[in-house]
Amino acid sequence: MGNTLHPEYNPLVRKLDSIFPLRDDERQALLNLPMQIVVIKEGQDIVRAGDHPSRSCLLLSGFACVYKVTGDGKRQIAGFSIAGDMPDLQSLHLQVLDNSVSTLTPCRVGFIPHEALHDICERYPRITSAFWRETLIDAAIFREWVTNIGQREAYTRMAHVYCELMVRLRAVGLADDHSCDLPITQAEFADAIGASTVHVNRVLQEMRANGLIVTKGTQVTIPDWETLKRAGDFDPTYLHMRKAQAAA
Amino acid sequence: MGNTLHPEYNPLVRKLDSIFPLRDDERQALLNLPMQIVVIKEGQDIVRAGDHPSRSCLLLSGFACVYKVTGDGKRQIAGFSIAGDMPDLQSLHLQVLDNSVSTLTPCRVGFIPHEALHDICERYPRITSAFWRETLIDAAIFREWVTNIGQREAYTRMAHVYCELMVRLRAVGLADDHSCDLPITQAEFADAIGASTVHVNRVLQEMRANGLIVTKGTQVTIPDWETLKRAGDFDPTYLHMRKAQAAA
DNA sequence: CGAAATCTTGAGTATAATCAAAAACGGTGG
DNA sequence: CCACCGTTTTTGATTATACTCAAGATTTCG
Repeated sequence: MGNTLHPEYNPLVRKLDSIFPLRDDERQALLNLPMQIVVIKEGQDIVRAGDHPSRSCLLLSGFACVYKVTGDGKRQIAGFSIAGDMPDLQSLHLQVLDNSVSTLTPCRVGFIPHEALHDICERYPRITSAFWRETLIDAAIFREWVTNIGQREAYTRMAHVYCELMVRLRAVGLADDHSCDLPITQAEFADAIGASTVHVNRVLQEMRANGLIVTKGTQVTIPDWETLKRAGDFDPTYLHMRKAQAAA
Repeated sequence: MGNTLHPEYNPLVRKLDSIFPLRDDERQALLNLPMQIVVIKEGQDIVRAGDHPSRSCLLLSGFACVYKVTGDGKRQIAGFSIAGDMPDLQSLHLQVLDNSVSTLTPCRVGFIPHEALHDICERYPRITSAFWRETLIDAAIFREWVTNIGQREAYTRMAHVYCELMVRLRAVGLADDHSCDLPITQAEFADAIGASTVHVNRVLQEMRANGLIVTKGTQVTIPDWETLKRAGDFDPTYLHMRKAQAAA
């Protein structure tokens, strides 16, 4: 009903709506936000550390990652972004970007001017809260990643990352209970969990041998969710979803 | 001029004011926020993961840490909190806490009801932005910690943490250019950088031998800031301070 | 089909963990 | 002021997890 202008907002509107239901006028205001839609091919930076953006991006489809590069050129992926995510929403209130965002697959990205975002926030306090909340969940995920990388061994870390991705993909309808398409390379996982590619490869072989995951190309199947959760020391609280979504 | 009610707010007001100058009415509204002040002794939880808080805390003095505990009981410190910080401000929009906050030294803590915070945000949009921004900087720090722990070796990690603490302590007047009081034990540093206590001890000895730091009790002196920065691969951009504060 | 990217394997090495115990420090009470 | 206690720091020896390097196999995609 009225999603005429930007049906593309669906992943975002659906996400915000699932947390606290939007009123019609709020939903409409979101759908009316101006958005420049761009297709970006795999392995390209969407934004770069050091930028002073005047717009934020909404990932409409594809996989992306938030990353930083150290002085000696090593890349740390600090988070994965999926449809409905706004990986650089923080630039709305922080002038300089302290991280880059890059595509892992071809992506459809919508750019929304900060001006329009400030405007909608001013008129709809509940939307301000919803956006703020999104950035707080991002922070909660970073906290969990600090813990994951700092305290768990590689095998557990890897299982944990699989759990997080499964839950988040399910929440936006990109995974069913048991499987999903996960076009992330072992080298990318390595940069995400702070391990070498070789080690990730060996860990994955062990996980397959233990029946935690089954892979066929980029398709991943989880034969037993509870076992994977236990192996990954995974508690979905930090994703701050509604119970129904986070459970499984 | 009117700081009669809660001069205790000074560390917070000063911080917010330093980012974008507050108008008198905004400053006054902040000073009028109701706040219950409590002294908490060392090693106590201020809030605990799983709580559903109805208030947020403002650290008035002392050192605290944000931490999580893994399934097998290991503690990861995800961040240090100093005077002026609100380490659980996220509970304003996230119902369940996904981390705990504990004191590292005796602390003076002010508890501010969420109701009052929502109220001031509703009336002063610029204060909403300022609080939101604070949580965005927290997130930026978590991102940097992910990178620090994931990609740097222990020696560099440790130097990096020293750099961050020095810059932040300087910003609130708790450090001069060269030294500060840093009552954090090696075991706590270990939980922060994801290393063992023994290894932290050896790294610190190496840092002392290399002249990066000089310690006398809890007093830390940095003989050569530029050298420490280089050793810690430290770029203060992620702290999103004004140039003047972040430089040094 | 062929080139490039990704995944896999093996061998040798390094960083850091663990365990255990001793030394130094800091605060307290006599 | 000193003796005592618990905490923190330090040391040594051993072990483990994970890295690096290098090459070969497999998959993907044009």
